[in-house]
Amino acid sequence: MITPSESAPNSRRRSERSRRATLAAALDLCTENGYGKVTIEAIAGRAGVSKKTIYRWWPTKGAVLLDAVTELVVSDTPFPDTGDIDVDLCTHIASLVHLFSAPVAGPAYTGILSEVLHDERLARTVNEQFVIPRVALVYARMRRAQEQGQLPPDADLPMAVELLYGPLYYRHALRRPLPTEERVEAMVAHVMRALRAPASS
Amino acid sequence: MITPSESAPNSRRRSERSRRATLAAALDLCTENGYGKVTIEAIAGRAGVSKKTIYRWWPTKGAVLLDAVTELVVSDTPFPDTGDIDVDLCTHIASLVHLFSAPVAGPAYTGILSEVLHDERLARTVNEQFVIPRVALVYARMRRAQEQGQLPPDADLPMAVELLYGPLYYRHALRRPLPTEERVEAMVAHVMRALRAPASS
Amino acid sequence: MITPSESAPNSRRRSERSRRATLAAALDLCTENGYGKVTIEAIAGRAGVSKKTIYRWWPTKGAVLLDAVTELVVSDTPFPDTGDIDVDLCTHIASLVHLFSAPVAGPAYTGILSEVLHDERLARTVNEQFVIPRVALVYARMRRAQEQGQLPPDADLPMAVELLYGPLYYRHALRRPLPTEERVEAMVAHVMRALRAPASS
Amino acid sequence: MITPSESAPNSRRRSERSRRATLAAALDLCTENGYGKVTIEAIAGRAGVSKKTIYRWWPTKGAVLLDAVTELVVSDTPFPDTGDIDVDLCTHIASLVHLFSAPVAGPAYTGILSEVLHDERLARTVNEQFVIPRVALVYARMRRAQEQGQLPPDADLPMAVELLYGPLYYRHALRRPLPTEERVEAMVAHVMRALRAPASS
DNA sequence: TAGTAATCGAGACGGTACGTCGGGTCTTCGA
DNA sequence: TCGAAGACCCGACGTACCGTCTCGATTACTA
Repeated sequence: MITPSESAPNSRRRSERSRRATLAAALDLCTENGYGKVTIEAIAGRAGVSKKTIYRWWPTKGAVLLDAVTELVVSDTPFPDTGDIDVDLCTHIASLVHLFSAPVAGPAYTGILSEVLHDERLARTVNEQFVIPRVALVYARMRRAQEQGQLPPDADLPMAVELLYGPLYYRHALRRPLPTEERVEAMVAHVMRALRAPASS
Repeated sequence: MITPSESAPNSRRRSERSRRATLAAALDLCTENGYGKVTIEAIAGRAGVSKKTIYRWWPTKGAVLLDAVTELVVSDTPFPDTGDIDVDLCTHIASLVHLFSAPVAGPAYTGILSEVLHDERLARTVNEQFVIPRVALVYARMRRAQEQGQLPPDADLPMAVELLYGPLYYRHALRRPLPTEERVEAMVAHVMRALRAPASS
Repeated sequence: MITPSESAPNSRRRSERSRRATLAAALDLCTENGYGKVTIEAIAGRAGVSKKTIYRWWPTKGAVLLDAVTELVVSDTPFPDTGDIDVDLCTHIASLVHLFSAPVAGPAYTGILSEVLHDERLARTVNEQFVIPRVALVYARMRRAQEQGQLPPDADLPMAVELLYGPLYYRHALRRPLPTEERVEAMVAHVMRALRAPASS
Repeated sequence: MITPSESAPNSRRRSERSRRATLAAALDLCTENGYGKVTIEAIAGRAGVSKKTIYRWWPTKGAVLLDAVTELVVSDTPFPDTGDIDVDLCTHIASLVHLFSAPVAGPAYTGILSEVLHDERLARTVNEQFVIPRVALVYARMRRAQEQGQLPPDADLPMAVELLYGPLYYRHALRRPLPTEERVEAMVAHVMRALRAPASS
């Protein structure tokens, strides 16, 4: 979780009601009017919460939205294990596509990613809170596949992960249409093929 | 080029001096204080140019910076053709890494990408002016390699391009360290291996 | 007039419309809801003027109200000269009583005086812009009376002025009922008697 | 004493420690940083006392300060009786000058007077607790002088009091330098001269 | 070679949101 | 069970930029 830099407020006294209202308001505003209209002021107004309270618990509106999205998506991607690594990776990647294009989480995450580019702290939090856990699941699944002989023991797993996630962020960053399900399948197939192919030259 | 929406002031009366000063100021500000401190007001002040003048010729600070970056990077990536497609792709990708990490163009492009996420128009321009031309070069080079038999005739070239560009944008978007030269080579090798491997299942 | 401390804005470009609207709004608010509800924010809202514009031309709300009051009272106290100094002084003092108890200028001036107690700058301005000119008129009138033999040539005029103004500010400061017309006459008579009496012991 | 409006917590269980700490903190803050920095929050922080506790016993920071000042000045002006009314009045007025210019009580009383202008209740308390008692002493002393034939039997004593106190509040209200000892003497002499002079016209 | 019409600098303007501060109320927790 | 600690809602603060809008004062094309 993100906490502001100043002397920590006592979080046991935190009002759960305010917290929920804030996150909900942020998400609502983002969905209705787009990330640009998400404003600490607007969130406060909508949530019936004071600005001070928001600033007490989050450093930026990006952080608020990140928490909101996290809450939203929390454990909604239990990594599957059907026994077929290719299928499972497809499922996982598709869930990321889904995140980007979801009507409520999508715009929010897009806004967060925009802010990440000039907010070091938020970047760190996004990674720790969001990306790394997901990636860890992928690794775990891949390693299991390796043990079962579905992947060669010397396969460059980190490389695979980057090649799988990369195109999604690439398309998203440049506002290109996200890959369809078929395209995702092809991508995964492509990457896995390389993983399994013998190193050539 | 980006032009504002209002009735075009389109004229040759434009002051070249103002144009240059504006672009330079924008770039300087971005380099010195980061994209966050790039502001129409600040640009105007630094450039000794009226805000109105800026708004007359650009719709957004993102547009200003994009022009500045374009001017900076113009034709600095003549796509090489050494005869070895793998080597050439490495060179090309490395040049993109270089762009991201260049002390002046890097922060500027980062800022632009941040704005692209909530500025449809800017997104279009970035693609048309920046990305598509580069990608076109890659395609052209790849097709030539195909003709020369370095790549199988049924290779999925668009897939390859995305797999090559993707990880860079992925890392950049999440503020992770950009790949080293060796890593780039490995990436290219990986992607090409898949391209050349026979479709399995 | 009061001007803010920062680099002076070009006052030739000042919008007369904004100036008038601001002063009127300030006065209105003060009359309607009392000085406590006079707020830069409220003034701006009521006047249809941006806060920045107010801050550009005045340093505090006290300064705004002072200008408003000044404008209101400007030359509304042309010092009379009936030939009888006692009568003229009564008239003048009565006009000050009137100022304090006027429905619109009264609350405003009260608020200003409250702020004067912790705002050195405003204090200076109030004196220069308001008090000193009035006092100067009294002096001038008294000196004329002196020349005409209505007052002894060695009369302590500054003393007289303080004794005349003093009780008004005393009563006002402590929220006591302001002197009636008769009381003012008695006061003036009292002070003048001393002025004319031969120094005793 | 001032008590808050809500249902009196009236109890002997009041913590004397908190009371003293609050008053001391208020006075200290006022002395060190001026009345403007005296804040319930600041007092609470400095005194190690809860805001709630302050609100329980005082309605306003002005009330706190008034109590503090009262405690400070309590019976520090035992009205003298040297037998010479002029001298005694000088001494008394001088003590008021002293109050205004005292390093700790001065700023505090100034702050209180500032608040009196928009706080009816505080005004009443200041008068009852502070001004009226002092004025009563002056009256008493003057009446004694009258009986002893030092003042004419028909002298307008209330007038005299106002003329004596007035200039001090006048100067204080407008932030002008307070009268020196000599000036005070002259003032008293002036007022007494009128008191003793036969009514003229 | 003057007019004349646009751009230019400067910066004031109405706005919106910022992040902070203090007011006064209410809750929690430790002694 | 009281009071310190302090979280809460609220509203105002003074600042920063936004994008629009006059202003003269240069330009640089037209007539």
